[in-house]
Amino acid sequence: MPQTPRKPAAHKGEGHSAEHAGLAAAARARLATWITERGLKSTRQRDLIVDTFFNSEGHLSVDELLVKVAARDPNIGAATVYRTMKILSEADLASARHFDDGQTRYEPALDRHHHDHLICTSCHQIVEFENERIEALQDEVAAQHGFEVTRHKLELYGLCRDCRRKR
Amino acid sequence: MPQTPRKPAAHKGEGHSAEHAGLAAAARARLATWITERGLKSTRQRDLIVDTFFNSEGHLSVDELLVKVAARDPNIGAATVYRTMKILSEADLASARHFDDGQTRYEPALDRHHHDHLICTSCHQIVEFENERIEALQDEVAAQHGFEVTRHKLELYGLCRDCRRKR
DNA sequence: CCGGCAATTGAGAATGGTTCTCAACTACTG
DNA sequence: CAGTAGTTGAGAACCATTCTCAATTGCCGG
Repeated sequence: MPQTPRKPAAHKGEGHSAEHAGLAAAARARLATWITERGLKSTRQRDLIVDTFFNSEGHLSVDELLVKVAARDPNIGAATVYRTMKILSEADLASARHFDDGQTRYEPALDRHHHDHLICTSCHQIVEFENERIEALQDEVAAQHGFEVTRHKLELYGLCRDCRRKR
Repeated sequence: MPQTPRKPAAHKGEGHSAEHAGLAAAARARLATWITERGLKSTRQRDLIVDTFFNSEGHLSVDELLVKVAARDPNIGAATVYRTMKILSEADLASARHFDDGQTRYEPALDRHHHDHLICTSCHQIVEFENERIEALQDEVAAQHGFEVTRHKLELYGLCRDCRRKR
């Protein structure tokens, strides 16, 4: 079992494409609504974190995000990033993933389909996929056991094409 | 090979059935081989932990296991339990699972098929299942992306029959 | 535009799970 | 039976995450 308990390798992905600008704006708008609905307040820090998050891509851990955020405002503390990401995932704007590296990674969830992950155990590349036949079978299996599934997690670990070639 | 435990074991299970005695013995034997093969030593503590583990059932966290172990020998330290479980999983005698509760749970892996989990989000009951059609589809999807899968993780979270009825 | 109050923030302390350190101990080998 | 290398237990160290608390800051009513 190739379990790496130490620091995981960096996940690639920087991104500032055009689509992201819109995404970030939409997310901020939705967050604003969600926030005022429950008597919370909107703050400069929160906006900056959310904006940074939606202008990145990939599956960010909190401290990867913190680094990017700190580049824009070095005074923002880690606790605030944690708190903000928690709000974001409660608002269904981000979803938290727990891969096998011991930290929580977040990915934008705005208007996205559910999807699962293929993870290279060598280079830590993460590929997303969705397969409705698998989902259907899952519901079927669950039903056989009397369960009603609300969410699920499917992760496939292995070697990607490149890493296989290198061996 | 057709060792399919239908037991809906909540992860608190206690268990000393006859089958377990054999399991524990077999596991100890296999561990002994594995251990001497790589110049390690067999110790009283290790044996006790392994024995306790295979005489329990369900998905034990390290400190649940520690409690049981301490009942037999209060001098055994947590570190030793961690170390032993790591050895066990390296030897493929136990497999580590990371559910969403932030701790590692181990389950016996001796002569067991790979299987996945249905987890009740209300009562935390865990049901195991296997489905070769899902596995086949997984390999298919992975292949489409150039991956070769070595292991995977599939967890379905939802409400079990009982908990659904209670609502 | 102001004041008040509750939400928020940042820093550091606290937590919880897990691993590491190290001196004492012990299983095997010769 | 002694030498040596793996093992152990206790506690420190670690790491990700959460909590605490005093200071700050949105926001609402006036």
